[in-house]
Amino acid sequence: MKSKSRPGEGARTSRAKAQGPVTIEMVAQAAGVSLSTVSRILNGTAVVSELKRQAIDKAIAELGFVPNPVARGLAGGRTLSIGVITQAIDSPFYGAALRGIEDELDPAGYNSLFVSGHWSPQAEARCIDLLRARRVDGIIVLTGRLTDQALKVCAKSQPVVVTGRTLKAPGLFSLNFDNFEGGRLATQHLLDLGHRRIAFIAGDAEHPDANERLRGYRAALEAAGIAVDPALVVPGQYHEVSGLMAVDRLLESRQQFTAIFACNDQMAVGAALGLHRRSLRVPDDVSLVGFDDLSTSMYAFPPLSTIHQPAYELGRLAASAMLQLLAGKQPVAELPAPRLIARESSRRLRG
Amino acid sequence: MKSKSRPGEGARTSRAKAQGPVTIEMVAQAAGVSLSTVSRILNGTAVVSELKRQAIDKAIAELGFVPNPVARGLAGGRTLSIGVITQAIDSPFYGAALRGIEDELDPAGYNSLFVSGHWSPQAEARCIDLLRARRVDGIIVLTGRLTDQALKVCAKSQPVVVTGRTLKAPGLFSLNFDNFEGGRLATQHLLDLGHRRIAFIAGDAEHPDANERLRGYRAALEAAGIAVDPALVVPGQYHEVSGLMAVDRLLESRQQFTAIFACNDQMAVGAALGLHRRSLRVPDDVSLVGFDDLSTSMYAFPPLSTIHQPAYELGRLAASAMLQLLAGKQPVAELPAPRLIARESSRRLRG
DNA sequence: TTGTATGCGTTATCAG
DNA sequence: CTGATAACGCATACAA
Repeated sequence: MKSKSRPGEGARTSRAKAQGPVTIEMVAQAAGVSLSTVSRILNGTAVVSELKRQAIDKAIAELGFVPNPVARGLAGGRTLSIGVITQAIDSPFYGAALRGIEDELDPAGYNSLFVSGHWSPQAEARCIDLLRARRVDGIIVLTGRLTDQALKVCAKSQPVVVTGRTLKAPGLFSLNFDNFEGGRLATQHLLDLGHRRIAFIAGDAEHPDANERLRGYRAALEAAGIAVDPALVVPGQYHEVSGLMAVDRLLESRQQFTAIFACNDQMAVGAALGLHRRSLRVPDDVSLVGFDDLSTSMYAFPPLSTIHQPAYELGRLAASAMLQLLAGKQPVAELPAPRLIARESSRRLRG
Repeated sequence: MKSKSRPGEGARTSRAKAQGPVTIEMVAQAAGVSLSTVSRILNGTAVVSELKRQAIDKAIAELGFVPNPVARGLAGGRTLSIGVITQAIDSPFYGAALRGIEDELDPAGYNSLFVSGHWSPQAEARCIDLLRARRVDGIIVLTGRLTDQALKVCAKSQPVVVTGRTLKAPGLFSLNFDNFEGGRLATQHLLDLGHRRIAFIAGDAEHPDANERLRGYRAALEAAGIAVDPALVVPGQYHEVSGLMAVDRLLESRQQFTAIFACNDQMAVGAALGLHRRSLRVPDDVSLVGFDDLSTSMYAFPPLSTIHQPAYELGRLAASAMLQLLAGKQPVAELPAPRLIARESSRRLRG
């Protein structure tokens, strides 16, 4: 056996004879102090003499003691775990946010429990119940489908951080992105390029984010003195195929348009394929703008013009806010303003 | 207040007067039986008379009792949670696998604890320690960087399911995908289309999957009587930008080639952009084949020819195997054979 | 079949 | 400052 300790084996030295895990009691015995003294230095609950502290540290190191979070959870009520609700763990957008949450929580000693709501309020309510049963110390809801009311109720039992809406309540912190401004920005970009007939591929009507983006689209058009043509607004469901279908629908209804603003990047990519299928070139025949700036969107063809949304940052900020809440402080955090990323899928209207 | 119970509130009725959570003891008292009898029917540990069972069921429903997993974990040693190690939670490929795991585990009452190894063996070892400290009932490792030896050691403490390698040990089940055959298939496809100068964008040399695919590439070439040209094999790191850089490298070294086989879809997409930047059209000037068949690859431009890898199924199978292991059975499961998905990024060599 | 008693590993509340 | 000791909520060996 090499002298280096093997991975996955913890810090326990080879001469540790313990069968089961090392307990506080064993540490106490080895250090010649009482069990509660060990617990205290572990939690920093009280001051202990330097002498004993060293003896204990030594014993901990030698035995390779590692506290049992389960027992801790039972006795202390804190599990050092945060529940995170998202609609689908494999969402390209929220994936980055989850990574942000993980990166922020890990150094603080917290673990995250990711659960998927599957776009259903019922499933989401189940998730909440599940997380509460697991005694998580807090819950982060990434753009859930739950009502504001339900969230407020939930916040009474444990801290809640929610993204995608603005909401004030005790123990509740919300982190919203200015989707309206983003929608306006995207539309204005196309307007600036000379486009006048701009189609809009919407998101689910139940989705507040999507509606805000639509509102931004309308506002930009109206500010430019252009009437919103309802025939140019087609529904979508935030995934690629719905973008493709939206384009089909647009083309079959024989609408005239020179640009498309898709409510998210996934639909934009689907739309690009749909246009290609109909022999329409992006951006030569139709300009295209998305929303989200997924990490892959710069590799789309053509590289997608879009509104940057800081998914990773969103996760970090949400987690950071949760940590603040847990510490009894009132979080202060704000998402950066929407920013247009002009790439190659949009160009000046020729003529 | 509406009569329907609010989400996130559990089944607890409004007349429950409990402050804190309902305990087994309270249920027992309400049903006029002993605490352990309740525990027994909860776990199906023993047979109980129909009469008491009904009384207990009633009490449970009325009080809205929900077992405390934390206490359960401490007392019984089972936490009903499975640790899942992946390299990055937001990986497009493993995201689907995570969803599969979640879908399979959830109905069985298990939760998953996702942790990221960040492509580092050290970090991965930390993950293992963390999961074991959390007393997970089992660990699923999605193509980890740990040594076989470390995994075997780990399997002594709790069941382990590992993907991306073939390994036999007690309490350990492995689920491998035939990457060699996949690599061979992809290359053969290009060969069949008449290509002779086929470049290969490799994955990390440390990555067994990537090496197998390379081996498949070589085997196909050799079987066709074509010498492998080392200059046509360029390194990559499995993400988009490395695909782009690989193409740059290839072009700058003025190699002649009519097709590229990229070791995964992400690099293929990057390569497509690289080619476009150099005014080379896919597939007219260069055919392109990827590997993985990410859900987005059919929306790439042009839709990507690739080797289908069942990520979601992989997750389900891994989780299912874990459930079997937990039940004391020897899992039997095998991944489907690699399958070529021919789309529009590859075409017959003209001339 | 059912109840009693003990323990799981910690935290927290007491006295000293 | 420190050490007993009682929870924490449940599972389980043991007794009835």
